[in-house]
This record gives sequence, C-alpha cells and structure tokens, in this order.
Amino acid sequence: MSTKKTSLKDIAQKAGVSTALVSYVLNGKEKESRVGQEIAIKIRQIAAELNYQPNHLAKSLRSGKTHTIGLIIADISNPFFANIARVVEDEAKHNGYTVIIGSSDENADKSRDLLDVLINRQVDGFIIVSSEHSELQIHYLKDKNIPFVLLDRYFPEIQTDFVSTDHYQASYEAGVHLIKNGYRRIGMIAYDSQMFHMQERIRGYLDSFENNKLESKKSWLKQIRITNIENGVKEAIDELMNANEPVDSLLFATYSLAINGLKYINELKLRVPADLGIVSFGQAEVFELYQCPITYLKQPIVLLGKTAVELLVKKLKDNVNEPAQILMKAELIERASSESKPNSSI
Amino acid sequence: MSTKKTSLKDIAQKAGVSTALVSYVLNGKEKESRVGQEIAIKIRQIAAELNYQPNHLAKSLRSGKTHTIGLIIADISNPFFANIARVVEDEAKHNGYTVIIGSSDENADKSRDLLDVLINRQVDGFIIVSSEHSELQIHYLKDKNIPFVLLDRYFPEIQTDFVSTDHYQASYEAGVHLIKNGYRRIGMIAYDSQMFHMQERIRGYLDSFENNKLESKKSWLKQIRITNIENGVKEAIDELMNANEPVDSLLFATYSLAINGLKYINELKLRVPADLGIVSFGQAEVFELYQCPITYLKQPIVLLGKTAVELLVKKLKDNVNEPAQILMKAELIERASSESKPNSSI
DNA sequence: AAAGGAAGCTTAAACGATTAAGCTGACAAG
DNA sequence: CTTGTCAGCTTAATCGTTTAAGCTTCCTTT
Repeated sequence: MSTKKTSLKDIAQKAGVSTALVSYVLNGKEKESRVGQEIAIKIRQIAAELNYQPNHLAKSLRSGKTHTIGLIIADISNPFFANIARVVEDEAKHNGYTVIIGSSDENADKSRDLLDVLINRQVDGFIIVSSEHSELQIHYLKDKNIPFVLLDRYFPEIQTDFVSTDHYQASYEAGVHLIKNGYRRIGMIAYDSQMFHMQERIRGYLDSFENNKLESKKSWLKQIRITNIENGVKEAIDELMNANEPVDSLLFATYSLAINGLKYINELKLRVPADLGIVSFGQAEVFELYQCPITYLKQPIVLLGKTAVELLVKKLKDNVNEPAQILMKAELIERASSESKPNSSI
Repeated sequence: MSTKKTSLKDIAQKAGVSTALVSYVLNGKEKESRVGQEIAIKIRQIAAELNYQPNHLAKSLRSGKTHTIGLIIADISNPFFANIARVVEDEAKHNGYTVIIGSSDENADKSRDLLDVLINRQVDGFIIVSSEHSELQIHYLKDKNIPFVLLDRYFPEIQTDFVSTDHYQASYEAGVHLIKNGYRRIGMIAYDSQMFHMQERIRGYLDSFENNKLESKKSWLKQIRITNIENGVKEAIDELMNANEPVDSLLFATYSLAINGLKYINELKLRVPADLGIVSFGQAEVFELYQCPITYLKQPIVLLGKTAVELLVKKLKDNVNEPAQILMKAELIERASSESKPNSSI
C-alpha cells in the first residue's frame, strides 16, 4: 500500500500540466478559466483513478473557511442536549459542515475555554447554548465579528440572533393546565439562576396564578443551586410537603431537576398524581416510564436545532446580517401525572 | 477592532527578526537553535502583547497532525453513547486533542461515510463503536495504517486494539443472579445481530442455565430487528407472556430494548418483580425511576472511555504498535426488580 | 596570523491548495 | 505585413508554520 495521499501535484504531473489547471478543472471552473475540453476530461479521469481527495487543511488555510461549526452546550450526557447535538450534527452534515461539540457544564469559564479552543481551530461559526455569566463571551464574538446563533437561551439585553423556546409561555401553560385540573397549591422547583430562560419559566409560573385570580405563596417557589441538585431537590420537596398546607402539585423547571425529584418522590412513597400532581420541562422516554407517566413540556428540539443550523449557515454563506430572533412554542403533552382532581371545580 | 489575527510574521516584523527565530522561541526550541537570551525575551513579550495564537491549520498542514480524534458511535442521543462521548471529549481535551463525533445509526454505510469525511478532515485517529457488517472498514484502516481503537465492541477474528466490556461475563452474571433469586423461566430480549458483543451477551445468558443444570427453552430467547424495536419488543413480550408457561423474568440486552419493554410492561399492568423479574444492560437514571427500580449491568463507561483515549493517544504519540486488548467487567447493580422470589430455593 | 568553532541569525523550501496575472501561438481583420 | 484577439496554458504569490542549511561575526587556540 503506497500510503501517500494524492495531491493536485500528482495529478498535474501525470497529466503533464500545471497544478493550476487541475485545480480549475476539479473546482468546475473550466469555463471561466478557459480550460480545453480534452485536457479537462483527462484530468478528471486521472483524479478518479488516483482517488483524489482534496486536502481540507490546505483549502481552509487558503480560504479561511473550515466548514466547521462549533456547538457549545451544557452537557452532552444530558438527553436534551444530546438530542440537540444529534439534530445539529445531521443538519450540519447535510449542509457540508462538520460539528465540533463541547460541554461547558453550565460554567462560564469552561465555555470561555471552549470558545478559545474552537476559535483557534478556526471554526467558521458557533451555535451556543449559553451559560450563566457568559455575556462577555457573546460581546466578544460580536466584536470579533465571529458568526454565531444562540440556541434555547438568549440574553434579552444583547442584540443577537437566537432560536429559542418561548419559556414563559410554556411555563404559563403548565400552570394553567394544573389549575384547570383542580390543583391549587402548585409548587415549582427551579434553578437559582439569573439566566433569562429560567426567569421566564418562573415568570410564566407566577403569572398563571395571577391571571386566574389565584393567590400563590412565595414559599411554593424553590430555587436551588445547580451545583447541589440532588440535595437541593430533596430539601425543597421536604419543605414543600412538610409545610402546614403542603403543595398538591409540582412543576419541575428542567429535566435534571425532575429526575432527581421523581426519584425522591418514589423514595417517599408519594403517589402521583393522588398525593402530588407533576408537570415537568424536558421530554424524555423516562417520563413515560415512571410509576405514572409524567406530563411534560415538549420542546421542539428538531426544529430548534435545524433552524439554528440553517440560520448560521445562511450567515456564513451570504454574509447577510439581519438578525433573526425566533421563538418557538413548547407543546404540553398531557399524561396521567397531572390528571384532573376528582372533585375539581373551575 | 482590527480583526486580523496576528501571525508569526507580525511578531517577526515588530521584533525586527525573521519568522524562523520567532517560531523557534515560541516552540521552546531556543536552546537547540541557539537563540539569544535577550531577543527571546523580547519575542515572547511581543507575542504576549499581540495575543498571538498559532494557526492550527498551518501547523497541521506542515506537520500532518491535526490533534483531532474522530469518534464514531451509533447514536449520540442514546444515553450510553452520550456518556461515552462525554468521557472521551473530556479525556481527549486533557491530552490536547479535539473530538469530532459522528453518529452511524448502527449502519455500516453511514459509518463508512463518516469515516471518509473524517479521514478527509485529517483526524489523527479514531475511536470506533463498530456497526454490524463494518469489518471491511476496519481492514481498510489497518491497511492504510490509520490508528484506531475499537470501543465496547470488537471483531474477534480481526486483530485490533480494543477496549470493551466483557459482555459474556456480564450476561452470565445476570442469569446466575436471577436463578439464585429463584427465577426459573428467564426470557431474554436481544437484537437479531451477528455482532460479537450481542452474541456474547446471548451466550452468557444461555450458559448461566447450563452451568446451573437448568434447562432453558429456545423460545425464551427473542431476537428482534434493530429497525423495528418498538413493535418487535411488544411482540416478543406478548409471546413470552402468553405462552403456556410464561417466563417469570426478563433480561434486556440493551438500554433501548429495555426502555421499550418497560413501557409496554407498564401498559400491560404487569407488576415488577412479582409478575416479572427484570435485569437490563445499560445504566441510566431511568432505571431508578421505574415503578420498581431496575437491576442493571453497569458498564464501566468512564474507564472504557478514558482507556480508549489513552490507548489511542499513546499510539499517536509513541507510534508504538503492540496491540492492546482490554476487557473490563460490568458491575451488577441489584435493585428491587430482581428481588428474591418469596418461596425460592437453591 | 591563520584556522577552527561556535553563537546568533537569515534564507528558503515545504505542506496543498487557490487564483490573479502573464505568456504563447493561432487566427482574423485591416 | 502588422496588429489585435482570444483560447489555452503556466507562473508565482499566498495562506501561516516549521526546519534544514547556510551565512556572518567574533572569539579562541596554536
């Protein structure tokens, strides 16, 4: 096996022409560059014979384009992000792009590191699920004119392209759904985060009371540290259930919170929905498997991912810069965990 | 914002020296190349001032090394692979490598495409979770002398490096565990695949009967098409449960099979483990959340991933070629789903 | 004083591709 | 016969690095 990759030069030599000519032909520029018919055919044939594969590195070095997209997410081992990654991977490939994925662990420093590594690798652009306190990075990208699209989360005070779920409306819908089904003391477990998407989820929850002329208690909203999920969720549930008047239902703001919460609810031998109605963000097969299938807010993952890639690719190709800001609706998938209360009114 | 990236040339100009000297200094070769103390310091300082970041593409083009690893898995949206991917990503980064992930969907054609794309991108080496019928690809890599390590699955008839779980022993242990706990009519749901790892899982299951002097029925083993998981699993379970003497327990050969099976078992209102004991491959939070926590075989994901990366990096760096073939034990995590039968013997 | 050696640089080719610009020869038009 | 045009090529610079080889000085040694 002669292992040497064949280069333009090899083809040129074999055809008895210059590399320039070969390049023109193989890039389909024979017309513009007035290459002879016969020699063009010959070149193509030799290229095929030698199984020529252009060297991406050389191409990229010259053109400044790597046809690579950097995808920064919180954690690829989280099903929500894994699914996003899959969609982005497929859609990018479809457009001739390769994806490099990096997990930031919701940590601004890590995401900054990732950004640097990937910029260094000359990715053409980014799709980013932002972490808390990463505003500076976004400004940096804007200043440096590096194309990017924010996914699922955005900063309302920064003017950027983004594709996101309408977190407010999703949460609001969840609240209304529970109220409609007769629940009155609805707790919410969310992260203690200033990220806009989390604030929106909380706002939606709170507004669902207000707009239905119900009172809510501050103590029903529990915000826990992302660094202390397991214990945080347990404590939150303990407090909510041991209160004078315990909550009758619970809204989980994320998949991870739900996983931990549901586990603990199992341990406590609480019956769902009899003792506790449940609605959660984040779809997953998991929710179908629980003692009682869980009602959840299904985010339009495929559409989110596809749209983000499309947007980015358009920016990369056309170099256009009309910012696109797209909000998509989540769908409430009703399951048994939030069933109508037996003697419910409204 | 002057957006131009600073290159060696810029530094050289500002320092009034040649680019060669700058390159030597910034690569720490001042000693070998007899660069003057003062000028070295000056160069370093200017590099820092201009925030110099070497151009990966140029480096790679020259050196032939991209410091990139291709990771080919079945599907990033499957938790098992997502976790693998995460570990590989982290470990690779630790070693100065970047990972490009591709999903093959257990399809040899797709994985062949992926391979080509990534070879074209000049990845230095591969970590591969092989698909069925992909032997040719492996031979191709060997012929071309492209370094790779197989992960989790390997071909016994091809001499390669690999890091894998001992699938036989895992399955065997699962069988023995069920038998010990009083189950006698143990079914298995596996893929209809000739892949070695699947065959090993089946062999382990069968041997657990034999070595305990129990008889097994052929009809207890159900192998279903990977392209028809949902219905396949349902039909299999129907057949197993509607037989004259239905099985009293079930071993799922993979995570996906288990997810589908458990869902259906829920629908059938079967009680676990009273009506049906369960053991499954593939850890996941999911299994803790079921109506009754599921006993599972925990593969050493972190170790698998880390070791694969270490092995590959060693091959890439030292260019050594003693093939390493590593088998790791899975751990049986006992939960309620395979509890001792009330009136069990042995 | 001449030769040798080393310290401290520079030069230039190479990696593989792209592309503007230039060169050559044939043919047509005047 | 001269000039112009154009088809059909080649040349050479360029992207940013690396690195073998060569070139000056200057110092040491005999």
